[in-house]
Amino acid sequence: MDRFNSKDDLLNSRLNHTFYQRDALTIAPEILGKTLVRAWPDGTRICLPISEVEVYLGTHDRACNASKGKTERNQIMFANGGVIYMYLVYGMHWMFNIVTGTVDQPEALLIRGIGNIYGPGRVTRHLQLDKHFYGEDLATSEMIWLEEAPPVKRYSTGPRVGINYAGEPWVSMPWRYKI
DNA sequence: TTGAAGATGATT
DNA sequence: ATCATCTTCAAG
Repeated sequence: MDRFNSKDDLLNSRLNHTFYQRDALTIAPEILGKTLVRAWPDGTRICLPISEVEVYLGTHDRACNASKGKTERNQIMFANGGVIYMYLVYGMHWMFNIVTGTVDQPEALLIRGIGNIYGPGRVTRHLQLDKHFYGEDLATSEMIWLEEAPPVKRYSTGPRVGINYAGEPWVSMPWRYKI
């Protein structure tokens, strides 16, 4: 029973650290279709499949927020996988990222779509996610986690959105995964 | 202390 | 094509 993290997981199959602490490019196609669960204290829940993600891969990836080294804002990306990295863009949109890999391997998956809600800013607004979720652990949290689901058979890949400033080859890497 | 840029979304 | 809106970080 040591693969379970809490009593929640006796009924459901919450993904644990072993899922997250791998290479982001390996996880990306696997995480599509997995059930994202957002729970509130009053019992309200939103359960939707992850439908679109983007990979941000380490300090050499010029589009990655960790490309210029560790800062106060991005430091959680350098932690072990399974925690949440939240940050604000354009002064108004919160981005929901899942940190992957192991310590000092700053990778993350940007959640761009859940169900038929597409757009990273729309996702966080719908799920009511903001800076308070910075560092939240998906393996143990009572507010948000992922559950196992059948693998997605068909998905498409393409270049990431909004990173033209990163230049080649990063603008062209097909690191956007969509059902 | 300041300012420029930004993993966006809604509207024109 | 433009604007709304503000944090972060590096430069001065």
